[in-house]
Amino acid sequence: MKKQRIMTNFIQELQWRGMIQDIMPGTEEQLKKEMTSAYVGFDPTADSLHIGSLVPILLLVHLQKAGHKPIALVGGATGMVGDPSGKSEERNMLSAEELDKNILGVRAQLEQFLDFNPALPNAATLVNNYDWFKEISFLDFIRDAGKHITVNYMMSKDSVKKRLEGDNGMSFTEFTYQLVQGYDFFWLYQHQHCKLQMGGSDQWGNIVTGTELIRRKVGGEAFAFTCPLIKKADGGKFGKTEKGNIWLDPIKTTPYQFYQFWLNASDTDATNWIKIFTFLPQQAIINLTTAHEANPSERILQKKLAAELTLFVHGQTELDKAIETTQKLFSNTKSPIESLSVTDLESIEGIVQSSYAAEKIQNGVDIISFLAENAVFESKGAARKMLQNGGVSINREKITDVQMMVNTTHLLHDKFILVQVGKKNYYLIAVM
RNA sequence: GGGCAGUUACCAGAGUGGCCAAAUGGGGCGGACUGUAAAUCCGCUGUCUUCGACUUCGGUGGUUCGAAUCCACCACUGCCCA
Repeated sequence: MKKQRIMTNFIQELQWRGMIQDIMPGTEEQLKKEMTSAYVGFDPTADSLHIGSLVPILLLVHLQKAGHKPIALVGGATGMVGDPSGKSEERNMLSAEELDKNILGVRAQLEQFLDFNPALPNAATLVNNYDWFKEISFLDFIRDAGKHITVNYMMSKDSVKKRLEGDNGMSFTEFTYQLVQGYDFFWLYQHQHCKLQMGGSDQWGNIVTGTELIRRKVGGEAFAFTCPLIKKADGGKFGKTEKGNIWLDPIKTTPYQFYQFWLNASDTDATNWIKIFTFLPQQAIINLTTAHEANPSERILQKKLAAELTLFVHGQTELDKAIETTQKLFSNTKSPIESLSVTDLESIEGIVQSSYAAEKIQNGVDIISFLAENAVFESKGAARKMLQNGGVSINREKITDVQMMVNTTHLLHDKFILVQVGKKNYYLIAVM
């Protein structure tokens, strides 16, 4: 009885969180009726997932929490084709080796978010669609899948229409994508009793092709819903910074940088994102939002959002370190840099660190060379420009003099120099 | 196979013989104001060690003192006709 109650809440839960865009009629009833297997596909376009994949992951986690069975699909086959959805141009194909590497990386990450314990009735599973596609010949495929879907139907999809209207055309390969993905759903329906597919709203067309294939081929009934694509309130791309994507891989994006990304969310974004990206209950979120509005400069929402997510992705230890680093660098930004102790500086985690030869400092180095040689900037020209724009600080003091010499008087505790580009980009240089 | 249009910096898009490293807008980065928000305003945005030098406008050759701009050929893309 208890289980029943939890299951009924799944769709409602996602609804108030703003995580449902389109939903097929009957989906909610199906989920109430029985434990349902549902899948989400992940593209192995890189060897790590980035935060754009976080929402689909969360869908699976919510699903499992609600007592249903999540299937994470890694697109070893679909990755070879390339999804035209949301793209205005044909995309580059990955080599087989790249794909293999990426699949391994993505797999490992997915495994940390879902419970694969086989003792559970709703244990998560992980599949790779290459495993079934490798057995299917081209002729088999066009007879077996292609026969059931008309070209007219495929052309009516937005992802295809946009490309037909655009200037860049579309290859047959990409055109076929929706059928290939649709076949995944059909295969999982047949072999794993999977009745539901979830994904981002850009996937709606592909997903519906799958349910259609299931209906026409075997008269089966399958369901689907999608979540809205995450956008920033200012219209910018979500999950991008000047340094590129925010990855889930701690090597690519350190936990500190990850934490900082969420901490820097605008007020409007934070209000939406806290619902989507955390598991906090509705009342808790209402309380936080109210508290935030009463005193926005505290940035209660951003702090909570950043903490919850860093915990979810990187764990408690890394979260603690990220908060610690943040405090060292951003609390009392007006206090003199000397207030940071040697241990403070030595234990700053997650920011860019490098070392520099002591004798150069003893002789004195001009600031431009110093910045370029420490890879703070790619070239002296770039360093000079930024400096002239007032974007460089050494030990929290803004540098205005392009001619300035860096020497031993700049050393903190005889050892460190802290360089800042802009407000938020820190470099710690150890002189030895 | 035939006809037409096009290919310019991250993107969009002007430039059609010298004043072009190339308008303008967007994006990005930095500054001011703030709260490591938002909005607004300002600066930077081909590469290199400042002056200055160097390499760019699909590719290759050519015309010219001089070409992103003119000519020839090639490649790619879109649209239309068969």
